[in-house]
Amino acid sequence: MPELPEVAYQKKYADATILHKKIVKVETGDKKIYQSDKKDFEKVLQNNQFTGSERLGKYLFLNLEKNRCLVVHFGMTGKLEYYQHDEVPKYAQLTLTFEDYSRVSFTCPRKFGKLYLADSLTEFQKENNLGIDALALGKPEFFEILDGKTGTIKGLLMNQKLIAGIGNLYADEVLFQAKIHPTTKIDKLSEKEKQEIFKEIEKVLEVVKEARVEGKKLPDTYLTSVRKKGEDCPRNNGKIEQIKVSGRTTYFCPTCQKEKS
DNA sequence: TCGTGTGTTCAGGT
DNA sequence: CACCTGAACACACG
Repeated sequence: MPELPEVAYQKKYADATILHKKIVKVETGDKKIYQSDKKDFEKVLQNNQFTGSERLGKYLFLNLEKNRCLVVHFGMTGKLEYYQHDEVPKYAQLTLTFEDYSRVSFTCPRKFGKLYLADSLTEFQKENNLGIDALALGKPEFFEILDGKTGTIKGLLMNQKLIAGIGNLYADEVLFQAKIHPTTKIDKLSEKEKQEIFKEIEKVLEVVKEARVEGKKLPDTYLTSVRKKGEDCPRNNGKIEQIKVSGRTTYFCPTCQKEKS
C-alpha cells in the first residue's frame, strides 16, 4: 500500500532493523525489478552497510557507507521484510544477509516495484524529474504549481513530477476532505478552494502517516475507510460513487463534492 | 472465470 | 512545445 504515508512506515521499519550491519550475501531476483545491471547491485551491496535512510515521495533511499544509495520503489505491492530464519519469503526480489545472519528481503508479488542505485537523493530527484515532497510543499510553491494548468485537480495531485508522494487513494481523500469534485478543472478553482486543497494535503498526509507509522486506525471521518461504491458517505450526506479520473478508479461523495458546471 | 487494481511509463492527442 | 489522458504493464485475489 505504498503512497507517502506507507513509505514513511517502511522507512521507520528499515531504520529499526537493517542499519549498521555488514552485508555478507546478496541474492537478486527478477531482472525487471532492477533498473541497472544486477551485477552492479551485487558489487555495490556486498560487504557494504546501510548508514541511514531518507524518503522522497514514494521512494525510499537506503544510504550506504560509501556515498551511494539503494533506492526502493514499492510499486503497488512491495515491502521490506526483516527476519532471522532461513527460508526466504515468497516473492522476494532482493535478499540481503547480514553478518549476524539476520536478513532483509524486498518482496513484490506483482513485480511493479523497482530498485535503483543512485549517488544521492538530490541526484536521483533531478535525474528522474521528481517534484517536491508533498510534506515539504509550501503554499507559494503549491500555487505556483497550479498556475497555468488546465487538467483535472486529481490528475495534478497524482503527478509525481509536480508533487511527489500522493497516489490514487490519498488524492481521493484530500479532495473529499476539501469538498472538491475530483474532475474539477484546475483553472476553474477559486482561490479559496486552492487554499483548502493545500491545507488538506498537509493535514491528510500527516494524519495518515501518523496512523501508518504508529499502527493506528484512520479517523472515521475519512473516505479511505469506506472506499467502496454505494457505501455511506462518512459525513452521512449520501452514497459514495465510483468513476474514472485520469485513468484511475475514483471514489467521491456527489453531495459533499459538487461538480462545477 | 474474469475483472480489478494502492504503482509508473509512454504514445498520441490537444 | 507543454500539457493531458488513457492504455499497457504482471500477476494475485475475490
